[in-house]
Amino acid sequence: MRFNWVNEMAGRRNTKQKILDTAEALFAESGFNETSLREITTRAGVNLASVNYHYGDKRNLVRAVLGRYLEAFMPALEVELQRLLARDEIEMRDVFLSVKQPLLSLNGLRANGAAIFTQLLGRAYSDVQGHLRWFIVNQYQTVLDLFTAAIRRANPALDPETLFWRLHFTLGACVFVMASSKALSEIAENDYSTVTNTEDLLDRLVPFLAAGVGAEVDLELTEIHRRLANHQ
Amino acid sequence: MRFNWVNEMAGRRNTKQKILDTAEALFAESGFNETSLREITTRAGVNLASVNYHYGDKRNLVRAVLGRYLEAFMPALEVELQRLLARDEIEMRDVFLSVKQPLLSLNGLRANGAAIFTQLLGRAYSDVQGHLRWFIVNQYQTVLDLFTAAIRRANPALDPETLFWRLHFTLGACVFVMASSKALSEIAENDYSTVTNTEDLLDRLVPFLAAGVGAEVDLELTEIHRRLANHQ
DNA sequence: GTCTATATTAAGATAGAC
DNA sequence: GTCTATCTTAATATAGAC
Repeated sequence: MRFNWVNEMAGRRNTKQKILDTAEALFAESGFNETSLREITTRAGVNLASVNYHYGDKRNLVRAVLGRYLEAFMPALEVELQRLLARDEIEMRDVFLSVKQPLLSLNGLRANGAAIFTQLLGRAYSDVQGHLRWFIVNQYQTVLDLFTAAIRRANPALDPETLFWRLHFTLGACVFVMASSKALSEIAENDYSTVTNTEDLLDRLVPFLAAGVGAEVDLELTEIHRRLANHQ
Repeated sequence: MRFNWVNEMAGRRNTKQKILDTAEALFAESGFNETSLREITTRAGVNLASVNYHYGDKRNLVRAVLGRYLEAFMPALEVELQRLLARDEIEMRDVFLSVKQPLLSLNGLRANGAAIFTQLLGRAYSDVQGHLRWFIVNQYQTVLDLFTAAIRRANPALDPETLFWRLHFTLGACVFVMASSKALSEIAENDYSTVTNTEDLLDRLVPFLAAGVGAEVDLELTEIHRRLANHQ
């Protein structure tokens, strides 16, 4: 008699699920490399060997954790961007506000989901093994293209190279601040007596990023250096 | 007969120096935790045990590597900031330009020094052990205070809390982009056929950060949330 | 699918001869 | 100060009984 499907249908978390949920929390807390399979399995209350049984190896587990978030985030972002691009005029601020809602919706998926996802994203980008970054860019190229299209509509004066760099500045600011959000929120709470949740943080980020990405391109300095370099 | 001082005077790198230089390069390449003492000693051509002999333990070695950069960077930054603060009017852009030169000067200290230092700084901030962050803030509080003073002179409308967050956005953008500068520069070179060195990168960062930090404070959104939260 | 037990590898650190 | 040799710990991963 097979009862396995009953367990899955009834939502009772099986071993595979427990591993995924626990790994996600621990990865977000300490990073991929700093989290051992032992910690994961201990906290999940499952056997050490089950990770390898269900996911093959650790790298595969990491992909599974990140993938679950991307599947929720990217389609939601795509909807927002399509709606935005249907407009006649696009303000830079609205482009970043389009990211805010899909990101916040991850908090519905799981407690603290937005922060966890961003931290995973940051680690994916900067971690030793570059395979995660490749995985994301290739899987969601179309959504990323929509995003840059919206930015360029908001500020057509941006040349592609400037845009390239500014979007990476943006990514850096987001990743860093979300990764440190817990520690930073505590400091802010001590010093300014104001509670800062994810939404407050994003509302602070939006004007900063919109101003930064939308800033007039200053060719004074860079052009001078470039010409000097070309004459060498 | 003592010849040790001859070695040191003549600039012949002794074991302790070799370890420091090699560790610095490897830390920047792969991070603190990802770099083993075995890698360091092998590449430096010294014995494994010598790390513990000269530096006690690994954590101490990390501090020594970062400390050498801070000693060069912080006083230079202080000079620039003092000069800036002597002016009547301060533009936001000039505050960030004040950081540019001290940072670039690290390239004179060692090839690629600016990028290495920033990467170390980023890792110091986000690494598991929070001891490095504490070390920096306490040791160089005065310089950091000068920096925030300059920012506030450039935009007196900034409330302390907004400034706090925006400076962390700034730090995130810098750290991330410098840490990924090698990979990103290669992509940019492929796609836009332009070489990007450290100075170009900083010249691109300055307008972005100046606009972001200097942006008008938007209390619309945050205030609404705050009030809602307070009424709960 | 899950368990115990173990193989394998690699890390940081130290003892003690030279 | 430097070396060899070794200790201790902890990681990923697998074999094989149940």
